[in-house]
Amino acid sequence: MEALAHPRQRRKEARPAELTAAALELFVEKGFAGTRLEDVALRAGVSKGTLYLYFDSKEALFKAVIQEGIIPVLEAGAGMVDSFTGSSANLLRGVILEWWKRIGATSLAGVPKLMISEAGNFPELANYYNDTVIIRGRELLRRILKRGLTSGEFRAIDVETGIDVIFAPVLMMLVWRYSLGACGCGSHDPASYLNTHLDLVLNGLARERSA
Amino acid sequence: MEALAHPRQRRKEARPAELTAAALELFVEKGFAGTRLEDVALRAGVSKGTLYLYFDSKEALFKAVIQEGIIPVLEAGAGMVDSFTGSSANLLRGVILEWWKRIGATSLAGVPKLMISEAGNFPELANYYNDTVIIRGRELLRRILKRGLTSGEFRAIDVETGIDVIFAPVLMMLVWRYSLGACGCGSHDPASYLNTHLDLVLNGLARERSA
Amino acid sequence: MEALAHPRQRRKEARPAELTAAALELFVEKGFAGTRLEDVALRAGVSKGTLYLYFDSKEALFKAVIQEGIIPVLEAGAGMVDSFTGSSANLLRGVILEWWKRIGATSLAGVPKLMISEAGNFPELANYYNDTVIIRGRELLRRILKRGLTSGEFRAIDVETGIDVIFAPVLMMLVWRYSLGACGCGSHDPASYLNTHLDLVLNGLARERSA
Amino acid sequence: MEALAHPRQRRKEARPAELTAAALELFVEKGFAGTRLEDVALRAGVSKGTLYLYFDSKEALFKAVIQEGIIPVLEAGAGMVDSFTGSSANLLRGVILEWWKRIGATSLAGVPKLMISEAGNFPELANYYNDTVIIRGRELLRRILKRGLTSGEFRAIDVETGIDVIFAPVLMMLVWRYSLGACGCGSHDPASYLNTHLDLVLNGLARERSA
DNA sequence: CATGAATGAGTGTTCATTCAT
DNA sequence: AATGAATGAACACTCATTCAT
Repeated sequence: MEALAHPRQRRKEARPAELTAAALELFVEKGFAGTRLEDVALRAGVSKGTLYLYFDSKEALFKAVIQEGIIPVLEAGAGMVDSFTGSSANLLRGVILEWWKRIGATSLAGVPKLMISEAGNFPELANYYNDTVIIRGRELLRRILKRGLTSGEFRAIDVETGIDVIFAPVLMMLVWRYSLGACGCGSHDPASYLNTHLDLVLNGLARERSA
Repeated sequence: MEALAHPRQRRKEARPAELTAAALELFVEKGFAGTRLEDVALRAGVSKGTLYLYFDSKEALFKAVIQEGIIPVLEAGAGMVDSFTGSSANLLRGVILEWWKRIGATSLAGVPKLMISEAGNFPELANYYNDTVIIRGRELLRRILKRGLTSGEFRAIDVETGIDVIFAPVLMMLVWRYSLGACGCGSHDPASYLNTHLDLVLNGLARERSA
Repeated sequence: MEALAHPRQRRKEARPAELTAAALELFVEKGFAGTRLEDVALRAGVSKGTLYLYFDSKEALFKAVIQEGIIPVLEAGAGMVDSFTGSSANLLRGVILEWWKRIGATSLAGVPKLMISEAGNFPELANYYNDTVIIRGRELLRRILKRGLTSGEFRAIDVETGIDVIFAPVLMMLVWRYSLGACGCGSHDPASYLNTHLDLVLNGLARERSA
Repeated sequence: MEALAHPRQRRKEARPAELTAAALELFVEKGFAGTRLEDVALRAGVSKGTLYLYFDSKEALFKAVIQEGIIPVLEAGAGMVDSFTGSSANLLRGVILEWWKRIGATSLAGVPKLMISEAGNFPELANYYNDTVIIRGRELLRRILKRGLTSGEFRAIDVETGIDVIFAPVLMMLVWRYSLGACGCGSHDPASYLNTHLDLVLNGLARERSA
């Protein structure tokens, strides 16, 4: 229709996303310094020069990859905590599973491992990521834990360290998938893994033994 | 005595370790491709050429860094499991705290983060690391979990996924320290973090509520 | 009339001249290799592709710039020499001032500096320029000097070197204007400069002291 | 002797000068943008990478070429004016011929043409060149002209424009040699050219007809 | 053993040129 | 005729590796 009438135009709008998608894959796999722009271009089906029509430099491309991978992250989650009426255990379970559906099971899954691997080379970007993603994510979990503590549903634990302890296995699943997990080293079915994690954590948190 | 008698000799024998130590720091910080051998040499206080007296290539240096980082902690752990007579909860706690003392709190702490970041570029080395470290580490935890299950101390959980879920927060603490944690993004005191983790996990595992 | 009736047509015919004018400015300022065709197009208010509708290549554009800059000033000068009836001093003064009016004070002034800067990269074009402009310009001055020598108005000097010595300051004024003069380095008012030059040269040439 | 004992050392000290010499030739011939660093290296008999052991960038090399070409310029001249006891005409002749011997007839001869061609691309360097070379050179000629005016040897002329008018032919000879003169277009024997120039100028300046 | 000057293959980046629209 | 997205050859610059000293 409209789109087919202007394939060149449609292409031009889609290009940046195609390029960052290709770049994300290669950055995750080989690291920033180990990725050749020619390979990024090749994977996106364009020539090396075309990259520079959309990104000023390799570094600009990297930043775009991270920032584009961040925006959708922010939309998820916060609303859920506000409106949830069930138990805090179910809220925690829901938020983690939602995060999995929106991040872990999508093409954005590689972003956290990428940011972790390259933080040392891009400290300002790491700070931006921290401010934009990490602090807000921690705040989400903090509210959930405090909700459960206030209601008496959860045992008394240290909230601040608890936040990171609880999220670590979820994050590690992604990190693993794109590192040793991609090298034939054993990794698990995400559903079972998350199941076990939630089972352990929710039992660990619960004041009363759950069913 | 011997050492003081032949300081030149001692230096010569210590060189490879000084070089891999310098290399480890930089590889962890900047990644393999992002690290310049000149910087490694500089940090070790030798010239660029000297590196090649001890390592055939940058890749050989990387492999040495990883392999040197695989020390026989696992043997110590295995012995502990064999001989331990207390509760499985205390065994798990002991093994994790021991790992922390022998790896997490030493200069070897960067190795797991490095292997995770570079696995994609060194698949054979990743496999070697998997066989030497990961599989054996998992076996250690597997024995502990099965011990607790057999004795009835632990609730029925899926052992295989449980192993990784339980170890993930410990690993993530290291990964974090050398990535975003090094960029001014908030990270925790290891002791408190491990405390919370063990508190949650052991409560999550326990059939009976612990004290 | 014709022009106003077909503005599109007029534009089309004016394009090449607009393009070479823009190109001349940039070539003079940045040199041939240092000039980007995109900037030429931008300055002429067209797109990069449009350049190629009028010129086959960057080199063709350069040649057009030079050739277009070679206007029939020399014919006018030659006619002046043929028909002049006053003193040879006044003829020399008249020819140089005419050259100034027709070249030095117009948009063509950059051409000599450009040809001088790029002769090494375009030897055939330099030869063409030599044949078309330099040799004929020298011939003009040669005739004037010989006229003054024959009539006894000028002292005996070496004609061949005298030609170039006499024209050098005029040429240098242009060269300077488009190089260091454009960088805030001091340069003179052309009229005073030419005045001093003619004063010196004509006094230097004159057998008798002039008034 | 010493030198032959440390050929590597001697080479290292000589390298920068060898490189700037090669670069000067090519910059003069092809311009800054048109010169490939590989060709500079080739002409100096080294590899591309070696250039970067001595100069940070192409631009740094360019600046070194100009600045190295400046230092010897400054040494010449000034002392001569202070101590000269003969006529101002002979002083002017002496200074110009000295300039020729020290610059025009040496490997530095290409520097002025280079600076003229590239001033537009390196405005700060042009300003430095102006401050360091041009202003001081003009001051030299200014003192000579004023000396002749004060003594009554020279006719009244405008000193400021006279300075540049008088030096223009000398400068143009160099410029010409490295542009059209190098393309088979006619150029003159420097000695004859300078002779004619001095003959014309000194006669143009003299109040009394010289012998 | 140790050095660091030298190398050259490799990669990021630019830009003249093409061509589908 | 005019556009500007796309191309790819060319070049500046880096850095692992070598080797004469």
